[in-house]
Amino acid sequence: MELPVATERGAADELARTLREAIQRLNRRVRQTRPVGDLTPGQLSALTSLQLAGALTPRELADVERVQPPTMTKIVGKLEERGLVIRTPHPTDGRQVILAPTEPGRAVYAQFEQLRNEWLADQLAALEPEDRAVLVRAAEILQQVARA
Amino acid sequence: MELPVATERGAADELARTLREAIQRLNRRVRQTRPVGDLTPGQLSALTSLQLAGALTPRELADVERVQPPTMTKIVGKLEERGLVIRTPHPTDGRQVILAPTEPGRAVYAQFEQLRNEWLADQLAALEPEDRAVLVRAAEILQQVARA
DNA sequence: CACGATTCTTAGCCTAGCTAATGAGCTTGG
DNA sequence: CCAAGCTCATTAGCTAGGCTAAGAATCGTG
Repeated sequence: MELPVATERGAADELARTLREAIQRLNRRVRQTRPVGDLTPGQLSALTSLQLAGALTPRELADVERVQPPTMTKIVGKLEERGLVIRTPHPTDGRQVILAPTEPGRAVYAQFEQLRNEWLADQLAALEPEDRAVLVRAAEILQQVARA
Repeated sequence: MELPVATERGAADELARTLREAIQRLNRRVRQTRPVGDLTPGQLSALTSLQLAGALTPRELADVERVQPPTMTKIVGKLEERGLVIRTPHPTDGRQVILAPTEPGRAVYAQFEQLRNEWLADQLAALEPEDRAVLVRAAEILQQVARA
């Protein structure tokens, strides 16, 4: 009888190495597309999370961004200064605040999103259809893994 | 007659969106594994580049890390303080300096590498073999794209 | 209703990024 | 052959973004 656990583990280790390297490199390439309205990566990331969630409290946004609340206070402060985000009081809890992107904030996000996809989409368009099909399936699997 | 270019472009755009989202999330998860010898992400990244290249001048390392030379001076200074990197004079050009990881530097890199792979390998080991096979092929394609 | 918990912010510190400027050392054109 | 100009690394000084500690306001509960 074979040792499926052991061999699965070895395959997983090997795959983890190459996959992580590829992901890291890709991320660097994609992230170089930045200078949209002078926003820093941290500000863009926070704005993105806010855009995807619709509205969040500072605490929730800090959790999503894996950052401590005081750090998020600073970042949100910058975004608010630029009019990209608005703070409104929580309807029932006086301690809390609701953060939401403004209309300009949503526009900046959309512009950034498009720019950021451009390079990757160019690369993908140049692939063979079979390779793209593999990546379509892989993207689903990776989404699932990332959510775990 | 169909419009292969247009449809390929649409498929590539769609794929770019989901793939980038998955990659971004994965990268965040993987990057949370950090605290190896108190090194910050910037220090780890520089040490990794140095380890992969063997030896580089500060200028070269700054280029690889997509950072300005003064920034790299600071980071290398920290790594040198901890004995993870060594500066030696360039054999023929008195202006330049050669940076290389020390033995402890290589050890820290290896330890970090292993830690960083662990979480991802765990996730991958839990997948169905078919899914893992898809990712093996996808990793190759993504490596190729990242190098482009 | 008073006390503990939670939420956000402020204060103060460090790292990491930038540009501008400096000093040392190469390189080349007259 | 040497002076002018370039390149490399570093220093100085700024901003952003990360942290912990501590504070004020509010909530909730015993």
